[in-house]
Amino acid sequence: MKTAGMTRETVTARLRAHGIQPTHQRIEIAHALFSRMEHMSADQVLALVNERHAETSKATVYNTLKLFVETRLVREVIVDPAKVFYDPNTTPHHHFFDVESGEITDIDAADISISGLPALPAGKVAAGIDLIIRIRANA
Amino acid sequence: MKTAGMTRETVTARLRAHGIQPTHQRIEIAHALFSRMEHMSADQVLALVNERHAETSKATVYNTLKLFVETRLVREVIVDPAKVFYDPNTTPHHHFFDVESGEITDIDAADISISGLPALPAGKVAAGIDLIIRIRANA
DNA sequence: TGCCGCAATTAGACAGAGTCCAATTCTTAT
DNA sequence: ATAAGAATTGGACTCTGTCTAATTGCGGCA
Repeated sequence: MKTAGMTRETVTARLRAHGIQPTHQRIEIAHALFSRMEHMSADQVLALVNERHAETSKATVYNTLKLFVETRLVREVIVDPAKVFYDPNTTPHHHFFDVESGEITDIDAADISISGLPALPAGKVAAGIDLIIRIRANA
Repeated sequence: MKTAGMTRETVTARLRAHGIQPTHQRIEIAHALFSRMEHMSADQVLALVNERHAETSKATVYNTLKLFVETRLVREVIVDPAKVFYDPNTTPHHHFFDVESGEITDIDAADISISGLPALPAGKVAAGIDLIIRIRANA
């Protein structure tokens, strides 16, 4: 995942590759995420895309993030009871979550193995496996 | 964890054992959780304790659940982006979460082993390890 | 028992995240 | 250029959870 050369053109191609009509707003939202490669809340995305001049509404940010999640362009991260974070990193990985600062850090899933999982309930398939290590300052 | 004989007296003793002043409202809230041994949202707790006659306010339910979490009488379960669930089972375990129905099911942690975890960031301690298997209907 | 002081509870206002809707504006294909 | 469908929008709305200031209740003690 090269993040430095993440131009608007690269982002546009990526949207197309996921079958997403690349509109102005979607390009800006994707660019905000992929040029930084950081976990961001909807609010942070909204603030970022409107930094220079307002051009994207709250509704569109929410619509678009939902679309991105559905098309697996980004991943939802549910660790903070107050809000959802969006993660431009879609490779298998887990998270540290600092319960005091709210900071989220990636843990590569390649290094980790989880064994002894029970069978899924009948008729169900796994939609995702989330491992969250909640951490706080050693006091 | 015997759940059948979970009388208000048993619950009261349990509150005392955790250093919690057993008031009316706290007993009712704890009873709602421990007599059912189910994951419940604050809203569900509020509805349950006021089923017969209203006697507990929303503020008290939130205050009390927070207190219970701090004293480790119950556990918070953060899997649903919309709300927090409270889990009367404090033994080490993980969760299935049905993303379609919202249903939460326990997975005993005794059977599971997780290896390859990286070192915690310097100066941090683990406050909890949550493993969530998100499932949905096989279609 | 009666009183004091602190702990607990409360109603209701408030805050923040996220959804919804009907109206408008873009895009794209023709 | 135009029509049809897709995308965007402001703003009202819902829901979860927090806060505050006032009230109520309770335990300890004389």
